[in-house]
Amino acid sequence: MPDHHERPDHHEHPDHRELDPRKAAILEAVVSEYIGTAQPVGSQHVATSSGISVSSATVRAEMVALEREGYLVQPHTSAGRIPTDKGYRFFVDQLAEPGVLGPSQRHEVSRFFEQVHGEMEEMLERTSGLLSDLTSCASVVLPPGHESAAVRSVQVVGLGPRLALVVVVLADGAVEKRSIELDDDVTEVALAAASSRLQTAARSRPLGAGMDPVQSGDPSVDRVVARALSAMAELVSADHDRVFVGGSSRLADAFEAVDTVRSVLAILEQQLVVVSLLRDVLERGLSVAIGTEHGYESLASCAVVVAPVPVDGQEVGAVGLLGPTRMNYPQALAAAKVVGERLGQRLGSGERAGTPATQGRSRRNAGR
Amino acid sequence: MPDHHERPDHHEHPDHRELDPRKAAILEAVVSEYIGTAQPVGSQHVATSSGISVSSATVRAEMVALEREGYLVQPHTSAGRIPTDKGYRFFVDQLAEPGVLGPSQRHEVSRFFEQVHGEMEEMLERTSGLLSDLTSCASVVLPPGHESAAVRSVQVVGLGPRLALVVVVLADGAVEKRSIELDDDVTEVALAAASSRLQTAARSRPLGAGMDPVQSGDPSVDRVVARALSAMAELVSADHDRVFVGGSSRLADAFEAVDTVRSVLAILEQQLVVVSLLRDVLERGLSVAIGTEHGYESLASCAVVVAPVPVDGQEVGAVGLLGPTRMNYPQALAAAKVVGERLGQRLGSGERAGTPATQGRSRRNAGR
DNA sequence: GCTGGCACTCGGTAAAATCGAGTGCCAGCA
DNA sequence: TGCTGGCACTCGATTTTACCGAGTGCCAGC
Repeated sequence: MPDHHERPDHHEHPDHRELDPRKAAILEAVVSEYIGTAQPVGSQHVATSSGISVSSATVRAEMVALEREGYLVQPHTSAGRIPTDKGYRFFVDQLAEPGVLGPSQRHEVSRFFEQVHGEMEEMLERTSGLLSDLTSCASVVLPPGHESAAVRSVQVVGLGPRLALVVVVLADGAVEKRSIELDDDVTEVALAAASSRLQTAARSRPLGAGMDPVQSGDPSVDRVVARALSAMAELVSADHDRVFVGGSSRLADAFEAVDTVRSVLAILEQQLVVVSLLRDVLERGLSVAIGTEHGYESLASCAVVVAPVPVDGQEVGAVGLLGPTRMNYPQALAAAKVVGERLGQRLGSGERAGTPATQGRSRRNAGR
Repeated sequence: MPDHHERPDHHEHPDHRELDPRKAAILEAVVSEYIGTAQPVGSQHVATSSGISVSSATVRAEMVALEREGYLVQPHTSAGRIPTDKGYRFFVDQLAEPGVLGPSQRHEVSRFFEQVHGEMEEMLERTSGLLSDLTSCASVVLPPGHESAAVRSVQVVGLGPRLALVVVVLADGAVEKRSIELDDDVTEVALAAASSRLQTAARSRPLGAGMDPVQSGDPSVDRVVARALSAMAELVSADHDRVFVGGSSRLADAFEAVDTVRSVLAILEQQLVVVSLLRDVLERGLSVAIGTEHGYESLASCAVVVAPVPVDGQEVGAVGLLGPTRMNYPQALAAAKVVGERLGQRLGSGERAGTPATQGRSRRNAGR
């Protein structure tokens, strides 16, 4: 609840911990208005907006204070105020009520997850489209890592005289691959032997767990197995570089400066950067990073909203939204949260279906 | 009517087949200049540009003719001329010399293809980045279809009680997958049997070829095999929906109108549209489509440059560039051509390595 | 402590003035 | 005949000026 005590609070922090209830109400009005109109908000508008019952003069006085405290700025004298990053931050933390999706949006989400089908990549791609549609922001879907997904199959397939591909199928339906080099003289038979050894060693265990296959008699087989295992180990972490970006066209009219659009698009093209951005924010326990709160210079005029994609209780993936700092935070937060959850359920159900009864246990036992 | 009676030239086509050499030179100067500056080009500039040795008054007269014939337009009276789509078309077809990459760019391409490594997806992704860097356009890489790629491995992996995944590894290192439904009671053993049957039937044959595995005794195995085969048949054509788009941020300053940027970005987000656009253009034997030459309304201010990615002589993939109609065509064409070829070689070498001697033959024999 | 009133600021818009690149046309020249 | 220099003219872009009004800070009074 934003405005809990109406009574005169004594010895409040001079800074951003607490804010005069009236100031808070004014700040909220400014932020809401500005999010809607993208125009500087004047005292008049605030005074006539609901929840405020003082005159514009009083509002002005309070606005001066809010500006001094860093919540608002004036683009120039004799203009209305617009929120600073700090202002948005306070709004998000203290003022905005949880925010719910409209019924039509809720319906859209439900219908999406009922109808969606196909391979995982397609689903994730379309999920990012859904998020963009819901929020009018660019969206990012960070697929779950594979640490805890059970291995359903491992195979080493020869591609050339010195080249082979390790193909791993996971219980959630993901297929990962990695090429390895071979010694000159590895036969198909040896590859098959290696495959079957890997298969028994890894089967039903999470990809992240260490594996320790018994030695075979054949050293060339063992060498292949070893290489394949290290390739699989790389897969655990290295697959993260695939993200699904959607709705980048929304950025075109989100910002007035073309330069901003270009630089934000440029960031979205660098998948590695996007991944670490989302992970950073999520790890710091935030669900939204405003302006410069994340370290990325060229996203200074952006806000990032993230939500985990929890699969069976673990936070393994993430969805993110990228928009201007004056985005509709309540709605974006709600959308990200809901879609993240639903996506997690969806992925989880697939996984559970993969290994009906053993799945839940296998992960717990698998702790190396 | 055009000005044929001003010149004693005998019954030339009144239209765009051939153009007075001087007119051609003027048109070329206008196009080149406009490509460089994005500003309407006046007769003065043309007159002083190399290759023209007449006065600006004469240039003006010719420009009037060129405008009447539809090669140039004036944004407004008393402004210079800018080329029409028809003007660009003539420039591309008749005027522009083949166009070569600068030595530094040539070097960049070589270094890229020496250094590039990793799985195919990553390579294609990075290739599209390379193309963008070379041309300052948005770029698209359409990976080769798999019709003619030899199958190296087929496997059916159970994911759930009624769900399995068909995983196909191809000689070029690509891995495709598709989920199929199962009857209730299919055992792991049956899946393994189906896998081995598929393996023998498909192995070393192109994915596109029909396959006709012998019946096993077990009807449930046969049912799995049949489903897997139809899934594989779908893979042949259905995988095309994955394209690699790069450099979309270049579009931000390619157009002056934000609306244009948005709508072009929106097109690029629809992978299916991009695919059919490229295929259309390529099929019509064009290497560049200017303005409205392709049917897409919202790309009317764009030009599309495509080049095939020939793998072992067949045109199986494509690379494309998307930019404003005033793009640097010679350079774009050269870049697309070179990168397409090099990419094809690269993909081909991988494939050939996969099936050293049989590859060439296996395709021919495979005609069912 | 809030409010209405007031003088003031200053960006945005509109009208007017200016500039100059570029044009079409034409008479004269090779 | 075809090219050229010259010339009057156009008209978008830029600058100038004027003006409006939303918005501000401040202050006296309730």
